[in-house]
Formats: sequence, structure tokens, C-alpha cells
Amino acid sequence: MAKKNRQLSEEALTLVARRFAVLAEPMRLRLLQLMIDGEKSVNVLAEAAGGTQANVSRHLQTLSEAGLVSRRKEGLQVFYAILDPSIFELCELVCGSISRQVEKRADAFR
Amino acid sequence: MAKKNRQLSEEALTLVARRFAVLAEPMRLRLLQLMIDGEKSVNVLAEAAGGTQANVSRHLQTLSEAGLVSRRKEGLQVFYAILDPSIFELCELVCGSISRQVEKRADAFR
DNA sequence: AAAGTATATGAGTAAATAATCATATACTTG
DNA sequence: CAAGTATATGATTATTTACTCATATACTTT
Repeated sequence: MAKKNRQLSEEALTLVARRFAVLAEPMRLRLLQLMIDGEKSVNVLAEAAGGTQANVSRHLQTLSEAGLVSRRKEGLQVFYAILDPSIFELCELVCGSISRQVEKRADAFR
Repeated sequence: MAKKNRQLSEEALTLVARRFAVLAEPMRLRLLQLMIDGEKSVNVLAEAAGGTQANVSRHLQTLSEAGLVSRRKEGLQVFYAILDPSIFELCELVCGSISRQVEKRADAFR
């Protein structure tokens, strides 16, 4: 049975904050988006995301260490893939919240 | 009708990343948690969160600018309150994801 | 008006991190 | 084995940001 803790411990808060920090970079969000339809190699991701190989590799490492993507080496290439699809629910929630905010602001001018 | 964009624009990604960044601090998450049961003054929040007045005030400003909390001045005190409860859905999703990860790791030792 | 209280903020410091360049590593192919 | 290719990583730099201290601001009370 799941714990229904309303108050999170200091340790839990740190972990949750860390997860949010991993998602707090546009480049990493873009990479995650690009992986929606299956695993992709570093090169493909770098080109599609418009970043350098080195930088994309670093961001993929960050995502991998956070357990959000998997890493599979095949010959010369390394393929990364989404490991935790709950990421997209997060993004949708945030998008919804932001678009509601924007709507409210727009209403002020109608 | 809602847009069903799978691909977010660069601008949208930046906004989403910014929202995640606001949630990427343990102290801010703690403050949000403390406001679950209604608005609270800065002093009360600072004491409950175990932070200095100055630092808590700064974090509340960050939350306020992001549109996550409201700000109401009454006499000498300023009361902050949750404005967008979707924050807690976010936290619950993240908690779920993390606890699944931890469980998996634990399984490896059983 | 003066003293007291709650909050905000300027200035300064330390720490985290994103980006870049050059190079190392690991693997494949000729 | 040499050359080529994909990825990772060390070193450096620039930027951001969390925190602290001191003080300013806004309001209340006497």
C-alpha cells in the first residue's frame, strides 16, 4: 500500500527538487521530446536538436544518471531511449498550467 | 479545444523549463508544502521552514513571479497562498516515479 | 512624531552548471 | 595494423543563483 505522506522528508524534498532540476533545461526537454518515438543515437539527437555532439552527450548523461533514459551501445553508436514516460505527464501538466496563466493574462485585455 | 501538439516550440520549451527550475529548490518545495492548508505569513513560513526571513522572502518572490502563489498584504504582514494546485500533482508524479526507481534498485538486492 | 515590527531588497560571496574546444576512448573497416 | 567514425570526457569560461548581512520600506502603536 502506498504511503499517503502529505509532508515529505528533507531527503525526499531534495530528490524531488533534483528531478525537477534535471527537467529544467530546454535542451534536455527537447532531447526527451525527440525520443518519444523510440530510441535514437547521439548523432541523430544532436543534429535534430541543433546542438554540438559534446553538449548533447553531456545532457544525455545527465538524463541517464537521473534514470529518465536508458543507454544501449551497439557497435560505434549509443542509443538512448525514454525509460520513464511519466515525464510527459509532467510536461503536459506544466503546459496546461502555463496556458491557463497565459489565457488569464489575455483575458485582462479583452 | 486544446491543441494536441506533440512537438513544443522553442519558446514553449523555455517556459516549461523555467517552471521546472522554480520547483527545483528544496526550500521552495517546503514552502509550497507548508501552504497546503491555506495562506501563511512570511514569518510563519520562515520559522516553519527553518530559514532566514530574507531568504524565505526571496524564495516567495520567485514563486510569486512564477504565478504559483498569491500575495496578500494585510497590515504589517504579507500572506502567501497556493495559486496553482497542479503543483502538487507534479510532485506526486515525481514522487511516484522516484519511489518506483528506488523499489527497482531495492529489488536487485532481494 | 517616535519607536517598534514585518517584509523586501541591495551588495557581496560561493557554488552549481551549461557550453565549448580539444582530446581520449572504443569500435569498425580497409 | 592503420585509418576512420561515434561517443565520452578533461579543462576552462561564463552565467546563474542561493545565501548572508545590513539596511530600506511600509505599516502600526503609543
